[in-house]
Amino acid sequence: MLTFAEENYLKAIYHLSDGGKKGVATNDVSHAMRTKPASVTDMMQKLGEKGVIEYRKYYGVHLTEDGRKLALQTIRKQRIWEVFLVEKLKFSWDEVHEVADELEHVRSQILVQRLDEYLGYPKFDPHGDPIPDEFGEVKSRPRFPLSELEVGASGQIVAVKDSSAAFLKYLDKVGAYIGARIKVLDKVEFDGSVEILVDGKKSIFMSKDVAMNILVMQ
Amino acid sequence: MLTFAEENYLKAIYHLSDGGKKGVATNDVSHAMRTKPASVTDMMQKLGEKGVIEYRKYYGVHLTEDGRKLALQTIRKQRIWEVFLVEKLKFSWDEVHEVADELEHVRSQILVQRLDEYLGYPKFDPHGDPIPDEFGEVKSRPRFPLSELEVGASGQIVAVKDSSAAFLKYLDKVGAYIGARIKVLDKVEFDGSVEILVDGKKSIFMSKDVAMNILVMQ
DNA sequence: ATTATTTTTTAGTATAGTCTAAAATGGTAT
DNA sequence: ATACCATTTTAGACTATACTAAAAAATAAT
Ligand SMILES: [Mn+2]
Ligand SMILES: [Mn+2]
Ligand SMILES: [Mn+2]
Ligand SMILES: [Mn+2]
Repeated sequence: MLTFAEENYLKAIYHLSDGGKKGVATNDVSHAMRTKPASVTDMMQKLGEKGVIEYRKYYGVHLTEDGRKLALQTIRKQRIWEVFLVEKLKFSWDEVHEVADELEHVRSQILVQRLDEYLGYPKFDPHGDPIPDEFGEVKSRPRFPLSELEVGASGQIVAVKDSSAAFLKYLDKVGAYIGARIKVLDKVEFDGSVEILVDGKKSIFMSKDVAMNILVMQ
Repeated sequence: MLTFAEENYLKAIYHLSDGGKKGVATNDVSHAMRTKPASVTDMMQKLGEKGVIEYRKYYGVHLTEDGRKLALQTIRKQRIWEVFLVEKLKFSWDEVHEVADELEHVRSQILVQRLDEYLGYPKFDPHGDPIPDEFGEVKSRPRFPLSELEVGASGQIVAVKDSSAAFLKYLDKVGAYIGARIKVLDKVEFDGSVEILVDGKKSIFMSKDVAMNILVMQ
């Protein structure tokens, strides 16, 4: 059984390791968790003991298969709660993070099952991220940053990479949303900024920084 | 800001003090919280420092007005979550306690507000207990144990005093439920057991122990 | 190849919550 | 009035999590 803190660390490691593939540095976990590196080292050693990560002194950590599954179970809960908050309680997609970050730790299998059922077994959360199944499997659809689309190319917004309130509020303001059909009208070579057409009617201009954080599929 | 543990203690003290009226003994809190008396004393001192209870060494504790309100805020959240679990997620009334006991600690005013709205501002939880308003006010309807009804008297089941799974499952089995109209058909002087008629059709026989834990109004 | 810098780990401290064992207190019974 | 007993509190220890400051290791710069 993992504690709240352990679950949070595991989630952070999962995200930083790109789904368990890459190794993760102490400093990066420290940054993500907003704790000091010394605290991270402590926790890494404990998680190592528990067998959910492989910890090699001075060389960062890797998730074990067990660790990956546990991380995904928490992520599953987080995303299901996010769907609930947006679909049922009318939260906006920029308000759900904090709350879901607490709700995800509520321990009850039956609760997640019933909630999932109640929501109609959603496949994606409000930010377009896939909801893992109860066995820790994620089937992610191919997606890439909008910044990589060529001029003239079309696609559909399927997710956001950054889900900070600031970024999401900006997207709301300019009218970009998950599911929108888009086409790249122009691209400035100098700074990578782009102009896109949304749903065949509205044209939006955005910096490369923004375009990199919008994920599309074709 | 209170911790999870502090909220749980405060709730226990509230219940044991009959809504803040009576003083509460260390041993009773210890029993209710399933912690040792020494741990309770520690916590009482801390809660005393924080001004939510009045702690007099060796003489038990009283809730302050602040403490009472804080306890009621947690109780409000617990009961709203219980309604959600039963009404929306099809939990049975004997399954909600554990889960609501965790959910009640999620910190977000907006969450409780929206949930309350989503549920249509319920006034009572699945066990018939009143849901305090956001300012810590409870308006409880007059109610008393079924065991006190005279033979021939009628009433309506409005709440249960014991909400353990064992007791609630038993009530399900015999067909007693919140809202049922009842009439006392017979009462055995010797042991206080009673026979009641439910909704004018089904007759149930129950021990005094059971009858004392069913609350009715007339 | 040394030296300097960055990253990571260790050592020691703090708070929250719990425990056991022992001491203190208040109330009860003689 | 004193002795006894149940209750409560203190003292000391433990786990979890975080911190600061200092040491150690890895990496980068000369
Ligand atoms: Mn979290
Ligand atoms: Mn999300
Ligand atoms: Mn609780
Ligand atoms: Mn209840």
